[in-house]
Amino acid sequence: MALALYDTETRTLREFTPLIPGHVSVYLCGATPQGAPHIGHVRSSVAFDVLRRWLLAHDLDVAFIRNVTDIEDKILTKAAAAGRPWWEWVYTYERAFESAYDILGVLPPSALPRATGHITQMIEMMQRLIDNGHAYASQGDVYFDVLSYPDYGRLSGHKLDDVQQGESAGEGKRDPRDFTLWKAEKPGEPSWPTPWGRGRPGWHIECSAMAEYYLGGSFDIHCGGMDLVFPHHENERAQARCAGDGFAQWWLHNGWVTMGGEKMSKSLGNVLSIPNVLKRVRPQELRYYLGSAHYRSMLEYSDTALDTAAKSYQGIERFVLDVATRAGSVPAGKWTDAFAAALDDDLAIPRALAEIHGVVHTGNKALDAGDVTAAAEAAGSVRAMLAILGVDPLDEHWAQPSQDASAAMSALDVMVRADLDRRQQARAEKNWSVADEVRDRLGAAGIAVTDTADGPQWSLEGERSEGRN
RNA sequence: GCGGGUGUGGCCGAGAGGCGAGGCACCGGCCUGCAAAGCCGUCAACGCGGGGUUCGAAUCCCGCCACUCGCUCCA
Repeated sequence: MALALYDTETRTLREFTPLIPGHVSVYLCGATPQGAPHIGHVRSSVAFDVLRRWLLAHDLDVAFIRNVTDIEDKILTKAAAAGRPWWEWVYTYERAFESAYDILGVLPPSALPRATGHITQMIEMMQRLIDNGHAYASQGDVYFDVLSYPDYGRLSGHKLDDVQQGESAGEGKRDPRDFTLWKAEKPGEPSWPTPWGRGRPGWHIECSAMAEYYLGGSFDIHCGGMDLVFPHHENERAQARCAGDGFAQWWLHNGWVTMGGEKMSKSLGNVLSIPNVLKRVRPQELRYYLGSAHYRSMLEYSDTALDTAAKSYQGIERFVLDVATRAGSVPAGKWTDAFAAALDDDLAIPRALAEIHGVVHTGNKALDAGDVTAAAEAAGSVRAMLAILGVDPLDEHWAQPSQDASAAMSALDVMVRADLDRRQQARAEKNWSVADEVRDRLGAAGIAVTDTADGPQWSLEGERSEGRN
C-alpha cells in the first residue's frame, strides 16, 4: 500500500501503515448538533468518506467511528432559550445531520456514539488522570493540569507560553491554561454523579474516552476540521496520552468552506444550509463540488462555482448514461493508475477528477467512432473512479424513484412519445416549423428533447436518464 | 502580542525548478434541417520588486504588498 497522508502533528506527508495489518481504525470528530447542518459540516464528512472508501478499496477492514457531542453549553443555552428540553433540541438536529449525510451518500459509521452514553468511560479516564497526577478536582470541577504534560502544544504547534488565557477562568484552576474535564453541576442543567460530585462532561474528554472505548488505546487515524486542532484535538491528545494511551497515529484535518473570504460559521451568520444548497444542485453535484478543491484547502463558496461544478459533473454523468443506453449496461471496471496515484497522494481529488475527465474524453471519442465496446470499457473505469468519490451515477443510491414517481414517468413517457412521433412525422416531411413547435412546447413544460443517432430522446430538466429508450 | 495559511489565465481550481492539469465560459470548425451533446482547434496565468541556484523558477532564497485563519464555541 502506497497511500501517503498528511499528518498535522508532524506536518509531513507520511506513508500510511495501519497498526494492525489489514485493519484500519478511524475516529472522526462529528458535529455538535445545536443547529442545522451547513455546507461546511458536510465537507468534512464527505472528505473523510472518500478516505474511508479508498481504504476499503485497498481491501482493508475499516472501523469508522463518528461521535455526536450531545451535551454542551450551546445546546443547553439554545434549548433553554427556545423553551425546549435540551435532549429534544439536540436530537432534532442530530437527525438533521444524519439526514444530510445520508442524502449525500456518506457511508454510515461503524458506530455513532453519543457523549452522554459514555459517562462511565469518561469518569474512568478522569480517575486515571487524577491518579497519575495529570488532573485534579476542585470545587466540583475537574481540570487537566497542563503543566504536568511537557508535550502539550505539540499537535497544534502552540508554545505553552504563547497560549493566552484559556476558557473562562475557574476559581479553582491551578493555572489559567488548565482546561476543564468535568463541569460541576449548575441549577437547571443536566448532571451525572461522579466521585467528585454531580456535573456534566467538558467538551474534550468525551472524544478521548470514546475513541479509547471503541478503537482501543492506540488507533490509526483521527480526523476533523482544521478548526478543531486547537484546543480540542490538542486536549484530546493530552488527555489520552497522559491516561496511558498511544492514541492517534495520524491526524488529518480538512480546510473549511469560506464565503466572502470568511469561514462559514453561525457566529458570522454566513451559513449556507444543506436544504438551501440542494435547491440549487443535486446532492451528487454538491459532493462533486466539495471535491473540486483539495480537502486541506479552503473552499471559497460561490453560486457560480457550484453551478460550474454541477455542469462539469453532468458531462461525466452524461457520458456514463449515454454508454449505458448504447451498450445496454456498464459494469463497474477498474480505476486507472493515474487515479490511484492521485488518491494515494493525500487524497488529491482535483487531480483524480482531471484523470476522470481524461477517460471520459477517450470514451467519447470511442463513442464518436462507433466503438461501443471501447466506450463501455472507459465508462466502467469512470464508474469505478466515481464510486470512490461517492458519485457513481449508476449507483442505486442516486436512483431511487418512488413507485408513484415511476408510474408517473411511465405515464408521461406515453404522452411525450405521442408528441415525439408527431414531430418525427413532421421532420420526415421536412416540416421544420411544426417539428420545432412541438419541441418548443415540450421545452416550455420542462421537457428537453434531443435528437440522437438512436432517435429522439427526452428528459426532464434537471433530471437524467428518465424516459430514455 | 504569539503562531499559521493564501495570492495561478474571464471564473473555479491542480501543479511545485525544465515538455503550459482539469473543469466552466468565450471564439472558430466538424456533425446536425436547426439545436443539444460529442469531436477538432484557438485563446490566455502564475500578487509586486530584486537576487541565487554549473542553462532554466509560477515552483527555491530575500524584501514588500494584499487577503485570511488560530490563540474563545466551531467541520
